[in-house]
Amino acid sequence: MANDTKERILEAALEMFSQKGYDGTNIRELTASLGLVKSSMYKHFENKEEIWNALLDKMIAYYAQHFGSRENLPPVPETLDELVGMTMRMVDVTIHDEKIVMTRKLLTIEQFRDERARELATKHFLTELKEMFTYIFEGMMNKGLLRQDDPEMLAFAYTAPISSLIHLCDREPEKTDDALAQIKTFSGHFIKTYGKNNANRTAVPSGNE
Amino acid sequence: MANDTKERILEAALEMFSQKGYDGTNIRELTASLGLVKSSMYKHFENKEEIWNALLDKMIAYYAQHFGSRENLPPVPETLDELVGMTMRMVDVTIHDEKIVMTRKLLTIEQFRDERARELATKHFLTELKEMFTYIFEGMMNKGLLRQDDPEMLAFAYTAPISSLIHLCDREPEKTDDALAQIKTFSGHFIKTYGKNNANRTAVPSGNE
DNA sequence: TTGACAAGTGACCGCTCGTTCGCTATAATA
DNA sequence: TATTATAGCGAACGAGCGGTCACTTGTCAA
Repeated sequence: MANDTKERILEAALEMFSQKGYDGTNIRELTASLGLVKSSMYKHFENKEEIWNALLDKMIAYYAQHFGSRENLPPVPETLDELVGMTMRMVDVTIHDEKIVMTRKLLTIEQFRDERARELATKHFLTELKEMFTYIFEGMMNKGLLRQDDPEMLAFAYTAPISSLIHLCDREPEKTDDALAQIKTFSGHFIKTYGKNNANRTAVPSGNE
Repeated sequence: MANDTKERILEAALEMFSQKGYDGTNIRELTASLGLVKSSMYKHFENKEEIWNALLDKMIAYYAQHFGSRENLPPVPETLDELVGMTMRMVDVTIHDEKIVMTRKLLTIEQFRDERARELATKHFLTELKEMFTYIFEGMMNKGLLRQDDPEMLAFAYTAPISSLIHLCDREPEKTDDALAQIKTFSGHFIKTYGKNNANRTAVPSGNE
């Protein structure tokens, strides 16, 4: 009950900031969406900017927890088709989880105004996915699923187009279905280009390593 | 002399809007950067929003002129290395032309607030480059430079990673050199993957079609 | 029961915003 | 030369902003 309101203010701030931007958001409207009056906000935050900073702190902590350690990396796919499936599942989450969507929008529109937002934007939009798939592709090459190549280059070539379609979904949600189909097609094209065993992808059912 | 000031206001608006956003920009500061006082602005525009609309009109007209017709498409490269060279030249312009950079930033930060900005953003960040390279790759396949494949898929796979690095340069200009090197490496990797005549790329000096 | 504290309220403050308006200087037009 | 339109100026306006403060209410410990 104590810092529950504080948390709700942060949630409302994420929503409004991601839609109207920091400058376009006013505190009266923000607190009104929680059934409060603007002066109540100052019981929980010193001022508007402190909301912004707390929001960024939370985002940084969240991503340190989810992407910081190598422990919670996804399992390396056993087949090429499994790579497509895993990709689609990850994209589905990232597109439909509202908080993740709002975070992405927020970083997009505030990246030129705030330095920490800028850093986070690069991590999100570029580095993290790439590093993750660098690890995955390394594993898949060791398993003989992908042809030998620079795994980081492949990860970049794989994740950047997918990222661009995720951004498209943020911008024009009505194109989400189309974008998802494109991602699937692209992923399929990717494994046709870089995968081994093109002839019988779902073959070699079990047994050996 | 008459509408010269009007034009200068639009230039200053592009600069300030792209840095601070529409809401973060105030007219006093904008006009002061031109040595004017804020009330003078109203001799040229009805209000702040009309500046924004005029700016978007200009951008739409510019892109209709530069990308609308098929006439001013670049020539299809004659060799694979030429593709890399052409790419680097295009990227160089798009990264160092300040007006283009500011336009991209503006569309990035205002895409969720204004519908026309949203449409333009998709055109810029996704559609236009892809269509251009679809045409180029079609031509290169016909010339036997690229292996037969879906040219649109290849164009997407080629331009999306490059776009993502262009966005990186907008966000963190100090990484420009690094990004340019990455683009060159990526482009080289691309022609190694999809190009024919891998053994002697610069060979077949002349003569045949 | 009392005291202390946290949380919410509403009135208010100063400031900045976008915008208006009457004025002046300039330069082209008649 | 007289007239008129243009462009810039500076003072002023109302509205809305972020922020402050004295006050009330509810909760819980002493």
